[in-house]
Amino acid sequence: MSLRKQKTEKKRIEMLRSAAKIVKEKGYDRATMDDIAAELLMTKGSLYYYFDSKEQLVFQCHELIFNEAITVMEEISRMDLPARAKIEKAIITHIKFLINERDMFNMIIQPEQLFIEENHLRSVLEQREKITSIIDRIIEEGLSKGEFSVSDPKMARMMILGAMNWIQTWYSTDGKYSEKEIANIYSNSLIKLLL
Amino acid sequence: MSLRKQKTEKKRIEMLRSAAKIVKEKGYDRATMDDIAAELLMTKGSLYYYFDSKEQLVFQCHELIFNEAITVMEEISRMDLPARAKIEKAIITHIKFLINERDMFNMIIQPEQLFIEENHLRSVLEQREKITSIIDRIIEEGLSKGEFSVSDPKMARMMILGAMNWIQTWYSTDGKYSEKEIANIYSNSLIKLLL
Amino acid sequence: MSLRKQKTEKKRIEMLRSAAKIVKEKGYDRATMDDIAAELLMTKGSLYYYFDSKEQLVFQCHELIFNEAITVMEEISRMDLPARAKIEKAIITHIKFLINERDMFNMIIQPEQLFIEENHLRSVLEQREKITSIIDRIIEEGLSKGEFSVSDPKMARMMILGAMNWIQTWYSTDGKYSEKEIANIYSNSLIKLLL
Amino acid sequence: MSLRKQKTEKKRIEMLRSAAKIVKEKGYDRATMDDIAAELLMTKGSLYYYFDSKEQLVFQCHELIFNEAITVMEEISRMDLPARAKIEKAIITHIKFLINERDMFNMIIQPEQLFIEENHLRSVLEQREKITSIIDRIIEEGLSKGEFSVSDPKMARMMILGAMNWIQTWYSTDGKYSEKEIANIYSNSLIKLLL
DNA sequence: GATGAATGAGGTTTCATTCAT
DNA sequence: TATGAATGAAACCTCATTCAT
Repeated sequence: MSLRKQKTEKKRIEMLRSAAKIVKEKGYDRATMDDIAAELLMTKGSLYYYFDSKEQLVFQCHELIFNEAITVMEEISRMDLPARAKIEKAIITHIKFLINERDMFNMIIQPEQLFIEENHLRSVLEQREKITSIIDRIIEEGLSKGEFSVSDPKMARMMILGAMNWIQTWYSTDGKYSEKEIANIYSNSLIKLLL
Repeated sequence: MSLRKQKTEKKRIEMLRSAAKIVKEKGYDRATMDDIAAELLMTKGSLYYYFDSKEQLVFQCHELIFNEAITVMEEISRMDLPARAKIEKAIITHIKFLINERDMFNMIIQPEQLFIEENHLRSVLEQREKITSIIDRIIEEGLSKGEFSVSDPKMARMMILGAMNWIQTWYSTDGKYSEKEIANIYSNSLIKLLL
Repeated sequence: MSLRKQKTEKKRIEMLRSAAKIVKEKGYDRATMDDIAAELLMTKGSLYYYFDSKEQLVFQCHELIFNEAITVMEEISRMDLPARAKIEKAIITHIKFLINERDMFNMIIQPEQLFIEENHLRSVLEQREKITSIIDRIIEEGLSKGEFSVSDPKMARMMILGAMNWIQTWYSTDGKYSEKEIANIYSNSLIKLLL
Repeated sequence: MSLRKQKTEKKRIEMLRSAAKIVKEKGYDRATMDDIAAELLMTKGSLYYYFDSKEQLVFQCHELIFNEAITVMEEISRMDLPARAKIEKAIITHIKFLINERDMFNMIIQPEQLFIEENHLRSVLEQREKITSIIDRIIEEGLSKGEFSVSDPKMARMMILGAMNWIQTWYSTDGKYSEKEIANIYSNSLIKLLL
């Protein structure tokens, strides 16, 4: 990639981060393009030089962070480890993402409400499905190896994901626990839902 | 209450339910007063005879359903039962509300984003805090009676609430499990987080 | 039709006339909804209470005036008269419309450029085709009766329509000739293209 | 002219042609500088190296083609021929221009709407007036020589010009008649308006 | 009680134009 | 010469809210 393009790409990502921050704070509909541009010390018009629409901007936010999360999750699922170790790693990783990238993660809880363009919605749902299926695979693995014992694996997965994703709604940097502590507490506890 | 007033109150609640349905479907900002009025076979103007503003309308939705939920939760917490039985009852009750009143429950995940009028926001946060504290009290009870064993009770409560509230994002009436089955599976599983 | 509806309809037509006037003056793209609203001593918002979009507003202008023109033309074509008398009447009528309703007539010379919604474009083209085919029918009639003698009837029709429609580009109320005089001169002259 | 200047001039004309094409297709307001640049495989910024503004670009389009048309028309009017032969030549020439340069010709039917800069508008109107007056002169010539007989020469000229200019609205390269055939049919027919 | 009509503030988007490189 | 980037003015459109009837 040329230097010019690298610089542009870096800028694009910077813009996505700012957008995610504002959208996280105000919600998609209340975050105006002016707000996002102001955060970037830019004008609205410039934003549109990089992104075709507000929806597309937010879509790219989602894509950016989920692609990374999916990559890490897939690596974990391919490791040569017991299922219990894998699921613990997965939980810790997911929570780390959730917290460190909480602006982007949180942005879109109900994508059906947000994305009007069909491609966007489909892509977002696919990315979410990928994360889900990686967790499912690890659980299945644990079951077949006799490490886990759970009557309804999908439901267990739902509980685990739900418990984790809820962190978004209460986490704050000045809370009692660090990100690492939360991750540990959650992985130690949630594993019980599989045993 | 006079007959007249009862009738008016019934109508008010009917309006709140319709509003909640639309807001659930489209999200607060995308649901227009026209949409809500159309669902009620009314005109926008008439809505304003009953409610001062859109925010107030949604606020009353929230109040209606949470007041009911809080009442039931308080009854449970006052029952003469082991803590384990109480927490199971609480989980089952919460999930029932969550599912049966999912339009209203779901509406407001991030109240800070939604309510501009201070009274509204404070009241909503108080109602949520009430539910939270009832759960906390039951857990404390179980700990002091030696029924539960958990190193961080607040975190356990967070996981339980998170797992439950996440149900909103995937539940559908034509899914595999009935509301009652989900409630049972969840209460049977989530109790493990306290033992 | 109820009194209320009649009043509304009258208002709608008044709005269409004002819109046509502004669009005639400035052209579709340069005429803003603000301009049109100002002409009506209204606000932009009110315009949108009556019309869904600028395109739809202009479309309805076109429809209104062409429907009337088509009706009159059809009446003429059904009269029991020699073809020559019919075509003269048609020319005079067309020119009267052209001049009296010149705002609306003129508005849209290239509908393909203007109408994005398919329905609109189709409908507009159909209306234009109707006028065209009425003229064609009268010419065919004159040919079969031996009144006219022309080697290429379609081309003759094109010339006649073109000569007439061009009036829009130069007519002004304070010109040398009245509308009636122009109509007479044109009908007397253009008939030569068919003899 | 130096070789360098010739090359530059050739490029300028090429750019004008591309601009005219796009403006013909989309209309002045809908044709963006980006569209025109894309047609030229350039960027918007580069266009501004050659032209000060969009209006100026389009103005130069108009000037280019009309200057040529006027030159030819003047040559015809100076020929030593009967008026009838002259007017036929003029009609054929005008139609040829109209069709071959239809992108440019068509661009501006209502120059008052388009040109804001006074110089531009004046110049355009002058050019049009030149064409008009050449036609008028030929008609006067025919009248004084007794070749033509027409009660209102200006009106006849309007009809002839209108009939011709209307060709723009329906001509297409895959139509029934070639450019030459159309020119002949029109000149044969329209002459009747002067006899 | 109910409603049709009106409004104005504010949002997204477009685009001619400018300019540093 | 050429261009990527930036800008700001202005356009279309939405919608909560108000109000006379």
